[in-house]
Amino acid sequence: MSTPPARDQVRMPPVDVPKASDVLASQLRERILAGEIDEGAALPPERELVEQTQLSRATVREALRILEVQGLLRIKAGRSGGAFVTRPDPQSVTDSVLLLVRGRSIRLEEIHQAREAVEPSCAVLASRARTEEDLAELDAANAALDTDDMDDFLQANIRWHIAVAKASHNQLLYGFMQAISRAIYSATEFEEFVDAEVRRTTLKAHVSVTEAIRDQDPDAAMRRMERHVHGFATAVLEQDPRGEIPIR
Amino acid sequence: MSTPPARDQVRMPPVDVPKASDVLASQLRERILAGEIDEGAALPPERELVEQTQLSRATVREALRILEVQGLLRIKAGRSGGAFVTRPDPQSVTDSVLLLVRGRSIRLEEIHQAREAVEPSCAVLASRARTEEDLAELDAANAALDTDDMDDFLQANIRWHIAVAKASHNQLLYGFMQAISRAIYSATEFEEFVDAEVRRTTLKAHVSVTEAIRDQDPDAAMRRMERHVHGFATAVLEQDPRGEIPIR
DNA sequence: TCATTGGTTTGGTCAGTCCAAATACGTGAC
DNA sequence: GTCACGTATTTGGACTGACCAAACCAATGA
Repeated sequence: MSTPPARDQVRMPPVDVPKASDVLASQLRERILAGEIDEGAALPPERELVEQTQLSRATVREALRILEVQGLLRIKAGRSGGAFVTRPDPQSVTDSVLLLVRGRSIRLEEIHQAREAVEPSCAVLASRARTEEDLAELDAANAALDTDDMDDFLQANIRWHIAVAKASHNQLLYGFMQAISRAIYSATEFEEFVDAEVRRTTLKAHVSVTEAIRDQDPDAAMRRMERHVHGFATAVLEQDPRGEIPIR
Repeated sequence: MSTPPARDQVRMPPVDVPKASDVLASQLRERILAGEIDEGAALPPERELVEQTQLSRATVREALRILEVQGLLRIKAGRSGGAFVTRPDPQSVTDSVLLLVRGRSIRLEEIHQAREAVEPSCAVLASRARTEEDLAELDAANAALDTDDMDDFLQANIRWHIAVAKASHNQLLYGFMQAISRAIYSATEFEEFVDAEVRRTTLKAHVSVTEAIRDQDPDAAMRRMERHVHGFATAVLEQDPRGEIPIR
């Protein structure tokens, strides 16, 4: 009896077989991000991609769908429709943050912490980079704040905060603040503590921060924004001393 | 001749026909986010969903794929495979931020601005909320920082910064900082200015911030982190005075 | 000239079939 | 008994081919 030949001479690392649609999606994604395809340009029709890639239409469609969800494509039906390249915008960041907040039951306190971290810096940057349009939008949001309707008030409130982030001309902070604002909005929607007094205080704070931004005074903008945001957070958390209620 | 009967008595608003896969995806998403389906639980097999929904398998698959991209499902093949519910994690925020950074050619300066806005606050929160494990990870990252290999150094660097964000126990800031760190990493990868001097300075700064976090000294943590981050940003932007180079 | 209408392109959906991965399970050797 | 091995089963992955519906375009006719 001879010993059997060794079977372990050749070792292979575990090979992972990626899904065809993922591969195609990745390739297209890279070409889009590399700027190889202009924004607004159309990809070839599905049936043509099928020919080129030698994949089935279902697979090609899945790949396109992935990129659409990621905000890299906008797909239109009908003649002269197709898959059009779009650059990702801050909205996609907003969406993923909102998913995280809802799915993980993020505590309201965490959202306020994030807001206190980000928003004063937004005010500083805004006071340096704001344009005339930015100021106009800030003023408009403040004007809309003077209302008796609860929901109108909250909408105008969020509008102003997002306008500040936009005026910072920093797209990362813009996307992030948008998400935070919306999350806070959906949490505050049904709080009754937003009475006339709170509204007056809010309007006053907004105006004073807006003025600091207009005067390009970063220090004042930061100080006032810090006070405003911290005050609001404290009020909300006092109202609901647990501060633990998850969003939704 | 009688006038023809009026044809414009009935006006209909433009009706939008949502895609079947989107509808199914939304329904499943709501049920998942509402906590109706436990994390880790499996959805019915595709073929069964086809029966229940009266849709085709392609449509069902597309819906599942959408939710997978959004980080709400993990799909495994094979027997006892299927679509398993997962709660979204900070990684999905990271991904979308990175897409935004790459797709929009965000300027390096913007990323540093965002970092200067967020990271000192992370240090403050970390100094309050840090656990023993957090401290151990911070120390480990600092230990790994003592290397001559450039890439190892940068990896350890990013590891420490992410550890600080994790120690803040704020998932929003954690996801955001992770994205910022990775973006900065991919931008710094090929900079040659990270010489021995820079490494020493970095290690020293990390250690001093770590100590403030260990001592639960929020003021010191913030001050030191501000100095460290601002110093790094200034050094990078001086190295490349334009500060305008987009990532990738 | 201009509203109408039919054709054409393109994505959306469907049905059925087969393939491949991953596990469960039965069977036989020890 | 138990462990290894081969096989059956379940489940997602992929393909084919077909038809539907939206949207535009162009020919047509009043």
